[in-house]
Amino acid sequence: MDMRENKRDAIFQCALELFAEKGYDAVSPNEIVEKVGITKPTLYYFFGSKEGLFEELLKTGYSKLDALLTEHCEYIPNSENYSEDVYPALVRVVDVYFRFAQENTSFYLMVLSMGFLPPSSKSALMAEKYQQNQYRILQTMFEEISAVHHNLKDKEQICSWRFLALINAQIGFWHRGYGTLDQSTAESIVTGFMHGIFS
Amino acid sequence: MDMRENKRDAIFQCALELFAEKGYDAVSPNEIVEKVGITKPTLYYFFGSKEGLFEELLKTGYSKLDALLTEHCEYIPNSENYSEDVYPALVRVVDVYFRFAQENTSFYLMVLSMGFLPPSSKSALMAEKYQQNQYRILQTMFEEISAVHHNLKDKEQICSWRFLALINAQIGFWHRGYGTLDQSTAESIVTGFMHGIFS
DNA sequence: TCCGATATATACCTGTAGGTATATTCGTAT
DNA sequence: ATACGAATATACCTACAGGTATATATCGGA
Repeated sequence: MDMRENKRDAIFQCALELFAEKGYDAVSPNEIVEKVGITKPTLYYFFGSKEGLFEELLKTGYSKLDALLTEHCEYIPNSENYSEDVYPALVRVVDVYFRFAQENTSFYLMVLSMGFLPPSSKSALMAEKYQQNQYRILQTMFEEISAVHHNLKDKEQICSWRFLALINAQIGFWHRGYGTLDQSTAESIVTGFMHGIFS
Repeated sequence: MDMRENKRDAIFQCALELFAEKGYDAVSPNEIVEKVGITKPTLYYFFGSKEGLFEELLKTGYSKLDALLTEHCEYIPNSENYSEDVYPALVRVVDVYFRFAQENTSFYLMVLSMGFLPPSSKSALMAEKYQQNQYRILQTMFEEISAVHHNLKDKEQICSWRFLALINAQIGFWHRGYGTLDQSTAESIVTGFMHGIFS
């Protein structure tokens, strides 16, 4: 009935795959419309510009991820068992990322590729605010943790930074076919993060 | 006297800065020659193509880094003091990266930005073999370690992957103005890597 | 002093990125 | 049946990427 949403979604999906595979700069509108099987004015009718399309992709994907994170990144202190309360919280976070990366692979790979992009490249500039929000959410959780575990005091920022680096490293590793994104991997990352490689 | 090397080097340096700042795809030959203050045929006289120029940049930079790593990434078992022998080796590695990143900032930022680039983008393809060599060097070191510390057995690859992820995270952090690349940071990374965040 | 190699500029070319002006068709409300 | 807006196509545009054909300038050596 409503062809409109179909076409829009098709463009959305194809563009996402292309951006993830080759990077924003390397994909032309021509390429996208060819893959979808439409013509350029249709793309521009729905999204206004290549940039607009990209912005929509970012907004949609990140709002999904942010919602999941906000929902699951809550640290509930367990004062009776200090060594057990941080662990499950962190595992939950890793789980969220792993699941999200598996269910939205193209989007997450696109995001990963922008994480270390030169800061002044166009796509990096557009993605910046979303990425910062990611760190904010994690950092908030580490602040909740350090309120209880005082030896993390003043390390909240670097903790969130390194923690996400480890998560993303694993996702990259997985994508190259070297590892998995299952529960036990999530646990091993958190264990390593909390207690070191020899643990 | 020999104007030749001067011009060549000037092109080299300017291109490096531009690539680091905006990414390979986003920099045009026109932009480079304008920055150097020459004309296109000069660039093409020396480097043949944009790709050739990029390849030269990669080769030169990585061969420098590889030499440093190979030289410093040697693990010398200290059977008398097991808990002390890994630590200095890892710190030396972090030191190498930190120093290199500080002395060759443009190059290393360029490299970082390619680490998670979509695998089929042109620049990622060109950089791939060099990056793999990086991992090989680190992995070899972790294999030497695990020959002594058997609880690392079969974790050599993931160790090198995660270790480098942490190092690069710190370098990215530093570049955004949040942290330093000094000795004590290097030590804190290694301590965290070996014994966890609470250590 | 004139030659040949090295180095540099002028002016050009082809292809494609990113986008638009102008029809035309389709779906549905009347 | 028809009128109106939403959706789509044809054909076009401008700018610039990436590169080259050709001519000239420079310089050390015979």
